[in-house]
Amino acid sequence: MIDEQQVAITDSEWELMRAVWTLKRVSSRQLITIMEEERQWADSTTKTLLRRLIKKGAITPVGDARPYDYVPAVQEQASMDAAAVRLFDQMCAMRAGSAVAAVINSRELSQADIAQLQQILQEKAKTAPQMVACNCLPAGMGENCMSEGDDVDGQR
Amino acid sequence: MIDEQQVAITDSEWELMRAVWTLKRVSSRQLITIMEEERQWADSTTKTLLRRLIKKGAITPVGDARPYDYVPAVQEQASMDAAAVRLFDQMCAMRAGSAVAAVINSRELSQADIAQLQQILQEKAKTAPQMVACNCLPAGMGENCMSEGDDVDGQR
DNA sequence: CCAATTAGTTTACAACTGTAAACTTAAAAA
DNA sequence: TTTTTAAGTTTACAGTTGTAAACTAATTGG
Repeated sequence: MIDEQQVAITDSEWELMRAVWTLKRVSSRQLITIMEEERQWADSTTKTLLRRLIKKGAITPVGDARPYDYVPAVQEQASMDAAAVRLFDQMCAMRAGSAVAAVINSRELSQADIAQLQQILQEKAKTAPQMVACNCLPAGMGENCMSEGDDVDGQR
Repeated sequence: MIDEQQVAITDSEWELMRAVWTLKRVSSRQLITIMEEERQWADSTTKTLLRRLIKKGAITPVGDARPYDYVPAVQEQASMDAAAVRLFDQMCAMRAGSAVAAVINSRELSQADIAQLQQILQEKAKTAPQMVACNCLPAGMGENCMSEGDDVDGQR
């Protein structure tokens, strides 16, 4: 199913999801153990989060007998991509490039990742504009968030 | 001041911030007008968000007479970078590369942005590992979220 | 100087989040 | 088959977020 994109996953839910994605099929017991060891969550906490994720359709219980197992109902990569794109969508378009740079700098990437990114960039360069317009204000109020000094107020 | 990084800005606050960052110094009146036109917010809504942002130190009121003006107390680029890095920090390290690719693909980047990214990647390639380890489970429970099929459960 | 008008401050309130206890089955052990 | 234990379901509860009304204190227009 591809209805996933809209499932909003919160910070703590994200933690649980990662375990489910990684194990592909887990019992609540395993999840409780993992989250206890990893975040010191009380078992009830894991149970609650598991329940919420099931309700919002991010996890599906499988099996017919009592100790059910749980499997992800949304893909990890797709969820990550959506979350990342969404974040960038709410920030100034003009500064996205630098933000991406910050992310890359903060992270370890494999040779393959780098190659893929270089590939994409090279392709993108062919049609890239000289400059990306700032989209921080409603049309008409044409201002640009990068004009001049990035001042940060008084106390300096 | 550089204590900024930790100021957590919520989704709607982000909208207001963008206007403040762009205008550099605004009156509440201008903000109210902008947010009304851009998000159909009631004036009280803008007032509340402005107040909350002041309280959490993201905006500073300036002036001594009554109609104060407001200026950002944290830098836009730094805030964006922090938000983006934070998001990636909570997702699987092994899949960050693809997520970055998704962001790049979803976005318009300027020639300069692309050049900068290529520069960074080239540098990073020199010491990049063959593979980035999955960090989704607590140490010891060594599993890797990318082993085999990215199945998405039943209903297909 | 008094009345309108604004700008700024409090209060409101439901939904969502993080965190967890309590309760109710169903399964396993005795 | 009775008791224990583990799995699943409800309820709880404070703090945050989105949204906004109400109230108070300055400003400004007469």
